[in-house]
Amino acid sequence: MWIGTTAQHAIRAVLFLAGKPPGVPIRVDEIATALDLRRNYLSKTLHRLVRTGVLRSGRGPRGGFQLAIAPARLPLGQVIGPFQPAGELRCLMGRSGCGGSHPCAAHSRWSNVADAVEAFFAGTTVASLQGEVAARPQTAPHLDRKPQGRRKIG
Amino acid sequence: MWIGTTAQHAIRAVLFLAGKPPGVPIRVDEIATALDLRRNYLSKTLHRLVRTGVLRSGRGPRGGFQLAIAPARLPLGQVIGPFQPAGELRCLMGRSGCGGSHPCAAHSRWSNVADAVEAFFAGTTVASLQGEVAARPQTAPHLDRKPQGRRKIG
DNA sequence: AAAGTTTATCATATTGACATGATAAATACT
DNA sequence: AGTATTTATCATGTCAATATGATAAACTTT
Repeated sequence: MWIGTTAQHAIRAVLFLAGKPPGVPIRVDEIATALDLRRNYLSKTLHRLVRTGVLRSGRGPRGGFQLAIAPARLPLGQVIGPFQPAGELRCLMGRSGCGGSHPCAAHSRWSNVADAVEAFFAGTTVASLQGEVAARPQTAPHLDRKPQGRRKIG
Repeated sequence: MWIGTTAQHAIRAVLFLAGKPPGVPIRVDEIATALDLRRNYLSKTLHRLVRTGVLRSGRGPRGGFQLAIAPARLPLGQVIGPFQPAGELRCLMGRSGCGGSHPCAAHSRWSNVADAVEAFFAGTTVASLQGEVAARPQTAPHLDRKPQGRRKIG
């Protein structure tokens, strides 16, 4: 998978929070229900975003989660950062010393792809995705999950 | 990780085999030694490539592995195909119905990246990578693995 | 046919991502 | 202070990828 499911949860939750008025904490129960995720696991995921400064949280009544960074200044890379495994992107073969004077066989070709990926995560802000959703007509949510033609790479 | 370690082994082994004269079976011991991998696990990996028609194998003395497809006609996607997990590339959020009339918020932007990735694996042949290696001066192999600056996405 | 070599497969172990449910800690309201 | 509410954390479980070592099966040579 290109990003882990936990990172996907993080993006979806942040997008959900970005759609709420700022300054109002949202409880994890509301987010979990809206995204169809389990409360405790999502709580753990969101807490990791708190630790990296993407979200703020509070306990008790009036508690909940909210964005700590303005959507326009929050790239997706910063959201998924804490959920990226140790694996590398820059070398297709996983050679840590790849590049510079010791490139692997695929280095120059793969670099273009790696650049595109990094540019996407660095340049795509939460705000820009909000724009995407708003620009589209609303569709029936129950149609979104029907299984159909899946594609693999290759 | 962008491709699994087993898929990386597969690419490296195929590249190694492509560097050998055609028609001569190479024993898994030789490949495992050259790539610094364990014999049994590599054997299992290579056997999966046999089942998908990328390699041919034979047992006993005179046995071993060899390419079943000419390097120029063998894209990397075909090599890593059997090792790709069920995860999807086309939707960043993992929404199976994403696309067409029901795009997710990131769909149009992520599609460009996904296209670049698919084009890479479909268009990069084993032969084209052989050219890459040959075009570079040989370097001391023991320098290739020294750990240094790792980059994550984001 | 017997011996030796090499791949194929079986049984099992390890690891990390993913996940659940119970409990603890903190906060707000009365 | 006490209680209800909500996040934080702990203990634990599941699963797939990764991996190891032993054994079986197939092939060549003698």
